[in-house]
Amino acid sequence: MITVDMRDRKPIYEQLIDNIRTLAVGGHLSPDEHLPSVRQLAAELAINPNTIQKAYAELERQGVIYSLPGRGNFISPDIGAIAAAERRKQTELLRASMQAAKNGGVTEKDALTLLREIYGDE
Amino acid sequence: MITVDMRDRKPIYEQLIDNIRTLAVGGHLSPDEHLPSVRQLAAELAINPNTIQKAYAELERQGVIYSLPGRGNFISPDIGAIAAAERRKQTELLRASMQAAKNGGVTEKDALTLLREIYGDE
DNA sequence: TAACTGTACTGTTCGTTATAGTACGGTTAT
DNA sequence: ATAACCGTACTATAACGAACAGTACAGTTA
Repeated sequence: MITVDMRDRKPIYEQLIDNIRTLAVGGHLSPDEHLPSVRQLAAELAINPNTIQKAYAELERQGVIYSLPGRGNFISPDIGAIAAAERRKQTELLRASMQAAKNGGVTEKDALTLLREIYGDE
Repeated sequence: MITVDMRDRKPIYEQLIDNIRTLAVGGHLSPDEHLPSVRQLAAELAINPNTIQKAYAELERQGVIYSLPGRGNFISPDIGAIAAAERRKQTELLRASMQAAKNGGVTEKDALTLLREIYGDE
């Protein structure tokens, strides 16, 4: 489900970009799946159509979706490359976060415990 | 050294807050150490004194520094509690980052490798 | 043809950040 | 005491990005 949080400091259009890309990479949105129209999604989320348009345009630039004028916006058929890019991006963010945590006094042991907690220990 | 990156999306006063708190918690600034005056630091970094003042005010609110009107701003003598708070904060940020990484397709194995890389394997 | 769709504009509002300038009282060394 | 610092508190303004409002036009489809 596509959602936005008005209280979040992150701009709405960026939330939409990350949200949809995460859904696409996670398989919750299938290749060639028809996304809500600009006006429909704007109505559902009670935000301006221009904001949706801005997010869709950036997602197309990133190759996550493609648009057929007059028809709509669709999830890109080749999710593989997108998933790889997402993985690289998240890896770099994680690296930065780990470095900050280390500088902030978080021990390797605690970080390891956290990692096990997130990934489960089955 | 206190620095500022004008190209960063993060506001200058927030950079200063994080920067100084990191230096304090990391022991690079000693308890009761005299910080640069508002006007002096503003001149050094070529930014407005009001921006420094805003950062100092927030740091005092957080208990990282204390101010003596007419004398200056000083690092708080009890860094212990501040370090603990910093550790908690960084732990939560790391947790969120790990969760995002997992959702983004980063494997536990890769995350573990990254962790070892950051903390060193001696 | 009517009702959708994406797209492209212009213009406006709003909040945050940062700046500029001024002012006042406390501290310190000369 | 007086000058030169210091923190602090204002007001006003400029700049920027985000979001909104409104309009318009061309492609698609039932």
